[in-house]
Amino acid sequence: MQTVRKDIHNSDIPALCQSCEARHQGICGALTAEQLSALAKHTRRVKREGGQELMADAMPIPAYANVLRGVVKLTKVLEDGRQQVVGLQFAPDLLGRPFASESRVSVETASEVELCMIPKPALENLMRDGSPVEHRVMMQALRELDEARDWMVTLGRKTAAEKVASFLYLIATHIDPTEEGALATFDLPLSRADIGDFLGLTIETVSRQMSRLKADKVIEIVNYRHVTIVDLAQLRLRCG
Amino acid sequence: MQTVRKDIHNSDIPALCQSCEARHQGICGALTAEQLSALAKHTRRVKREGGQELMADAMPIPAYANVLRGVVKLTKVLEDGRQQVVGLQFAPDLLGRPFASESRVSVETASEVELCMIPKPALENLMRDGSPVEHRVMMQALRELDEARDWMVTLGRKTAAEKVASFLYLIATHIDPTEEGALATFDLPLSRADIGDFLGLTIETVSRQMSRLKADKVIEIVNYRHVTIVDLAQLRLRCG
DNA sequence: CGGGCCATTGAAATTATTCAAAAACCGTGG
DNA sequence: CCACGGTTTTTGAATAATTTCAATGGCCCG
Repeated sequence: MQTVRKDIHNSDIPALCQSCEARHQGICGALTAEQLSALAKHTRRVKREGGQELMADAMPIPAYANVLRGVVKLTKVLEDGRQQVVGLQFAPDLLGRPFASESRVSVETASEVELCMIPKPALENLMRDGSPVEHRVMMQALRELDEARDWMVTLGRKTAAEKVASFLYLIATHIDPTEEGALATFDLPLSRADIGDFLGLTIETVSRQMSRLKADKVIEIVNYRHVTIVDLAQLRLRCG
Repeated sequence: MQTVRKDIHNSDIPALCQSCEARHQGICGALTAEQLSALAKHTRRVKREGGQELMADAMPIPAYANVLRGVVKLTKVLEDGRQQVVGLQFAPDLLGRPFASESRVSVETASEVELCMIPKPALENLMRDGSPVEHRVMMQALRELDEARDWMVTLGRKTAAEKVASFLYLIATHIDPTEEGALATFDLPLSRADIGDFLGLTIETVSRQMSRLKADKVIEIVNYRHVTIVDLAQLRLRCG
């Protein structure tokens, strides 16, 4: 439905993509100072809570967006409602299928997210003249393709136990790489239902496997959402 | 191991990528006449039988190649030998991961194929100056990403029966689109083992589901490899 | 015609799902 | 701070789906 919300007005100030620029990653890293400040005139920094749909499958993309913070999930559904999460996006990923009139997935915030919204024409103009931006976009597409294929192995060939371990390992290594060496502790960006949809499992199977990892002292489940990895090497081992 | 084989010498004549050029698809369609004839000096048209490894996972890419005919499979393996086919490539796809020092998948011929081999520097020079070739490569990457995500739904959320139907439907709509309307009849480019590895199923389950489709008169199994689609609409229905 | 290789079929075992209930968490309001 | 209701998660038992193990059958090629 994409109605304009209060939080958009709250952050209606042109903003550079600090986070991605700083890391020299993402789209903004490919821009000159002038291009960057020109782009900044069109971008809007917005915050969204979890569970908001940003783009719908088979519908036009309202705008591109850079993930600055938080996790965004890409999903597809079968006619009868079965759902599959086909990707997770972290900072500084670009949201929105380039060079297509419609999105090929549904894009939803998984956790609270900060985005740098980029109007369609703004980004498409930047990509037109064979600019480095196009190259950046391609590099992301190639990386996502590698990740999708890695995940196909998980979906097709791993057991439920290995799938859950793989998911926790993925999150542990992508979210908040706080202190080096310290045992990772974090909020899961997905509900059990979403984890199931990511792994091709039911909620119950996910829950059982998490309980087993807890019983085996590989992880601690602080509460439903918050998890601590007690033994990362063991978790890695259990990824198959 | 990539040893030079007899069939390379047999076709040691510079050749344009007729097939992909004709369809205005693939890489060559983005080239000017001069670029095309310059490239032709470096390309080699080669034929390979099924079951040959073209590139190995985690190894440098010997050269890029355009698929002119036949089917190539991309696979990944777990340490314990479990295998997953993560993609199939048809004409006029480009083989070889751009902008990476190593392949991220193992690339093997599934059927007899014809390839247009493009030396690494030849293609990389064409991509350097923000040329349309880079754009073509990106478009293929984006398309493959869409396909990978479609397949993730199949792997994660479909039943064995739906998976096998989906595979047959995929092949029927990609291979040899002979006469319009005519019931598709073709050689499967994959063995039962490969189909299993593509679908995340065992050989036996694939076989059972194929037998069921045959019993239900959706397909005819002429022999192990040759299949006729009797009722494409019904097959489509069974894809889930 | 026989051997080798795939593929099919059957029965038992395993894994994951489904259905059902209990427990833990979360936010709210007293 | 605690109780309450709604929601999510966990746990258990029965069921269904797929795999595994084992044997048979069919095709191809000499």
